[in-house]
Amino acid sequence: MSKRDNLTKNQEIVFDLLQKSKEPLGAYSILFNTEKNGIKAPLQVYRALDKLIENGKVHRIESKNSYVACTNSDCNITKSTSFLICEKCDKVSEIKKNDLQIKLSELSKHSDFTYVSHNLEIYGLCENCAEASQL
Amino acid sequence: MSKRDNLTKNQEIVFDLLQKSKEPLGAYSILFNTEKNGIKAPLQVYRALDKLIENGKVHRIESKNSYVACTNSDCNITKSTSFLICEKCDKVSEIKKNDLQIKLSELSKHSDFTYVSHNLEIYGLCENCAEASQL
DNA sequence: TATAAAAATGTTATAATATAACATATCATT
DNA sequence: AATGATATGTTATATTATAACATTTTTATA
Repeated sequence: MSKRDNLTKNQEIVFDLLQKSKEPLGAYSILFNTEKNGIKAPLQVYRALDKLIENGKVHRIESKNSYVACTNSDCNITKSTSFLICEKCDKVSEIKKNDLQIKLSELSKHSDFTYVSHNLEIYGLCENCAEASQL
Repeated sequence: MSKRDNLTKNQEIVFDLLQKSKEPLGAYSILFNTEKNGIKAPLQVYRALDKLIENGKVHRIESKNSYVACTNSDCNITKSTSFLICEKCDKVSEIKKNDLQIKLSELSKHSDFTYVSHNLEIYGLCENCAEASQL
């Protein structure tokens, strides 16, 4: 096949860790947590992340310099991302509505701007934390 | 007055530079360009930026680790930001439509998430660059 | 299946971005 | 003028990310 669909060793180690994590992880946190798996240097992590992001399997949370495993099966076809980030517990969930891109594309057009992709980070309270703060 | 509405010396130096710049500037770029004004250390820049961001006079472009002067008179009342970022010339313009917040707040609600603020970065081509690429 | 091109890995060093800690100075009110 | 809050200056260091180069593994194909 012309494009591999399996992950390489390092990519798999990094991806597995991110999938298990409920919060986004920083690159050096990933490094420390994969040393037992043979990952020894930052570059090994960053290179794995680069490929995983390229394939849409991982996204970067820009405002946190951290990374999450993708939960959206469609991500391989878009470079756009949209997240809900809980300010209390740091949980991140991904918004899967594709019409958001259409809306933002229209919005861009109004400013004579040609939409290509976007990154949206919404901050607030997740359901659990919102409930907890009402008690 | 209980809250100062004038900028301090360092804040003014940093803000002036950002206002003159057409692209977002990184903190160290700001540092190099303000050494003639007496700014000598990263912390002086970061501290000025912190206050300017707090006041809504400057915004941080998360995906670029860089900073822009606000062009929206309403920004002092919100921590949310929305940008159009040209991938060709790096020009950044700020989206001023306030109903975007309402839309995103509704969108959040559908995911049982309590909206507080957001950061939206749309990537694409500004008017000039889009025209140029059609020739 | 030999082999050449491409992709991935290993390793050391260093660049770029950001904050900690502490001393001093200035400002804003009483 | 005294006080408390805010801003500044300075040195050191933490955190995040990439450069450069050698080696190995994978993949396609001749």
